[in-house]
Order: sequence, then structure tokens, then C-alpha cells
Amino acid sequence: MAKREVKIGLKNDGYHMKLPQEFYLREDVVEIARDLLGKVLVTKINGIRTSGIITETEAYAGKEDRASHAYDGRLTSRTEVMFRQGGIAYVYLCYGIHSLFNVVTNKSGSPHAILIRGIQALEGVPAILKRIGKPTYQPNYTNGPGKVSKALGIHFSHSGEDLQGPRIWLEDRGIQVTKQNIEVSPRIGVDYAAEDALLPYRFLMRYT
DNA sequence: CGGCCGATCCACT
DNA sequence: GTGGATCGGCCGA
Repeated sequence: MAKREVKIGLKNDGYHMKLPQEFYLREDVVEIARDLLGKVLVTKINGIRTSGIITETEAYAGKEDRASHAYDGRLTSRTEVMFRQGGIAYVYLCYGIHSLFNVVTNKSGSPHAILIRGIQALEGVPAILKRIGKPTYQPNYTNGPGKVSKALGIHFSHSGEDLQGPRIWLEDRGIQVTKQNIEVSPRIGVDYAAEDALLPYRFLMRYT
């Protein structure tokens, strides 16, 4: 088998297994953030299919989490997406330049989300390289949240997209990630969140 | 309205 | 290690 284009499931896109809605509806956003390591984030933007293995995530635990955009129930036209039922994308503009992609989880009214902070490119590498303007792929080209969106063609206008839909979704391709391969740490860039800044809500996949 | 600032990245020293 | 890029969201007046 030369490529990773292996038929391992039959659902929606006819080739791979999309993570089902129930995956996103679970209560514990921290657990889901851990589960997302090793899953595959796929986009088909303007007919171009690109994907990557998720290697880094951060959980944002809703109204009680001072680091979350939805802290204290803050409901605005931007954060409204987080309050919807899990299984959709929350994408917002950061520093005026970067679109940051999040997975919304939990039931309607519980604004939990997971920031995807890193991937390892899997499919559509030429298209990814074209988007990021590099000649050859290096893992550090997709090891930050802004870089993830740039590589996969995700824009903040995609906020609210259904993850069972045709443009952005996640797949399980059977990549095993054991506890030994997971590193846990506090979240990045949330110093403003007081005591919540130290919560161990960041997960990284150790891979060689 | 006006002003501040962010769940970042990269080039440069 | 530092600073500039760059602009929508948010809050206060």
C-alpha cells in the first residue's frame, strides 16, 4: 500500500469515517480535546482536498472558563456559534491576521470548544505548500493554530460550518495515540485568565 | 463613535 | 528575544 488513501469506512464522503455527531456532544471537553489527537482534519475548499493529523489541541470549557470567549456567558454575534449544538466549526480572526479553527462541543447552550493548534500534513501537500508559499514541507509549517488554518484553507467566514458537511470535517483513521504519547501543559497565551491560565488543558502528541 | 487589544507568526538582531 | 503586521470584536462614553 503506497499511500494512506486506504478505504477504512463508508460514511458521507464514501471513503473514510467522519467522526459522528455523538463524538462532539459529550460533556467533557477536556476528554474530547485529548481524543482529537491522532484524528484527521480534512477540508475540501474550492474543490481542493487537504488534510492533516491533529497533533495539538486546547480545551476551552465554556462559561466557567476565564480563558474562553464565552466566559460568564458572553454571547455576541461572534461567540454565538459556540453556544450552538456541538459538531460545528468556530473560527475567529486573531491579531487581525490569523483565522483560528475550533471544534464546538457539548449541547446547545453549553459553549465548549477545542482549538486545533497543530497538524501534520497528510493529503494535498502540494496544495498546502502553495497556500503557505513554501517549496517543500516541514512539520513546523503547521505547528501553530494560525498555520493550521492557512495550510488547510480555513477562513473565519467558515465559522458555523457543520462538521458533517462537505467542506470541513474530522475523520478517525485508526491512528492510535496512547497516554504515553501525550504531553499535557497549560494553555498558550491566556495569561489574562487568572487562575484558569494554569489549567492543564493543552494536549500535544509526542511523535518521532 | 473611538480606542484598545487579542486562544499569532515571522523576520530580524 | 523582540517588535511590527493588521483588523474585527468589544467596551465604555
